[in-house]
Amino acid sequence: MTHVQPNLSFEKPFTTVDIVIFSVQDNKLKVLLVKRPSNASEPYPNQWALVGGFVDVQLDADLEATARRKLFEKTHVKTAYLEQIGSWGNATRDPRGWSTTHVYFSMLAMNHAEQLKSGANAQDVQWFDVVENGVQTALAFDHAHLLAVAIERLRNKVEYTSLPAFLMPTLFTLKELQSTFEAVLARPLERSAFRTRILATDLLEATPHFKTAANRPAQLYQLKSNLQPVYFQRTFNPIK
Amino acid sequence: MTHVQPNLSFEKPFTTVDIVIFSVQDNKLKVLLVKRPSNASEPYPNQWALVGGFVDVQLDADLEATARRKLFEKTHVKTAYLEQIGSWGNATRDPRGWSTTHVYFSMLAMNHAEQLKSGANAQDVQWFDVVENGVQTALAFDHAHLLAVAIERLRNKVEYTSLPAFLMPTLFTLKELQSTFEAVLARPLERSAFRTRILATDLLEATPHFKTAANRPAQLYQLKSNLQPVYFQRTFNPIK
DNA sequence: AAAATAGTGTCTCTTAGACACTATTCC
DNA sequence: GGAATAGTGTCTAAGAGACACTATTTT
Repeated sequence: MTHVQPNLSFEKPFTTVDIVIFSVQDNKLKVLLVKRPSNASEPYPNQWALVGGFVDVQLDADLEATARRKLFEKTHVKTAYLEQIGSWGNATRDPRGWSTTHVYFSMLAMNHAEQLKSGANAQDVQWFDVVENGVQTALAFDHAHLLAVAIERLRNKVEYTSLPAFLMPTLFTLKELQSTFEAVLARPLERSAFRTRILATDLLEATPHFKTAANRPAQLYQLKSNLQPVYFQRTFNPIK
Repeated sequence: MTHVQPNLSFEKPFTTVDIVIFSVQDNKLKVLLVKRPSNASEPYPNQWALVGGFVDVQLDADLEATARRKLFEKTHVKTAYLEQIGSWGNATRDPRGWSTTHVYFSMLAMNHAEQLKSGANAQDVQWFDVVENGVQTALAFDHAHLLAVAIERLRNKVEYTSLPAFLMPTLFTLKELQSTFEAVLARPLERSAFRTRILATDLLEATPHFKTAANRPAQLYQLKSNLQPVYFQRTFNPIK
């Protein structure tokens, strides 16, 4: 199909992508933030912000490509769970003009998150504790709001999916998985019900390995399929 | 805060908004589509498409304003349930260049949907039956895909929310509400369980009116709060 | 043996499904 | 009274919470 180049010379909004990168370390939910450049001609200089940036129509085939590019730039992680949580756009969120952002959230496995700590530009990229619905730092743009929505969405989804499994290292015990769920949800879960629920799904497989400590060793498990969460559905049941 | 106008002269994607407008008529799930202009310099002339268009940075304060503006232009409905389902963007979905769309879905109450039928530009705006995951017509752009996602999201959400209540006229019976749920889900539900579930929530209030027919009259109900769905949550319960 | 945590079993509670039974209207 | 659908009640099944009991390791 060929088309004449149309007269679409009206003003276009800026198009950006932001990624809320979650991880659990020391049983605490964390989010990765970057420091904005100190250049005073940039908005919000030196403030912390979500990982993100402009869509590059030359580089990026689609929005997810922008997200993965930004994710890789800051974390050097190529494959991670990535899910879009929505988009926002208005005239005032960016002082440079009408702008839109397509927001994703990502879950980094602990081992990947650990690597980062000792990585390069460590001052500019940092993990922040999630407290309630945000972090205890002012964020650039409307990022505090975007983060709050991401946290809410994450917690909501963890109620009925196996998402936190993506935060685990390769081998882990059921107790460790439960602790991760609890860190995300910010509330304790009942041990027996948790085990039953998780083991009833096709999510994990037991390995021949055990984690030893000053007590009975715990079975080590690993994820079965790698990047799709399991849904615990308890809704209307289909009629037989 | 003041900023110098930055050097952001790189190419920007087009920014559009599309709305998937649902309704249930004659116990069938319907979606509202519009016919693209016949002007051959426009992409997909004369094809059916979702309601939508470009963000107008002069007119629209935010993306939802664009959505409501487009919704009103085609339906003359000012208030309707409106929810964003995500955004899409890539280099190829629009032949005019890299474009993004922010997709919303909306639910029109039956009485509003009825009005439309006899409205103006009736040839250009039409209700289509939803069959499986789409309509039996080719759609412009990637709209068939967007529609499929919207239908899936709708069905998914109806499993654990009261969304179909927004499709009802002011007064309705429980049987009618159940039929609407069934139309959306495309499967039958059990009568007793449905009644128990709905009445257990704070969604409806009984009115003094009854719907009479050639049998026992049915109580007429109306929605309590107007634009927020009720969630039937059955997940991890909080520990006491 | 004591401490500590892993793992299991059992009872209860809640909610949905199945299905029968009662209620109320029109004809 | 018969037909038809509204509305209720009762039993069962499944899964989660509560919680105790057993199992296996280190010290």
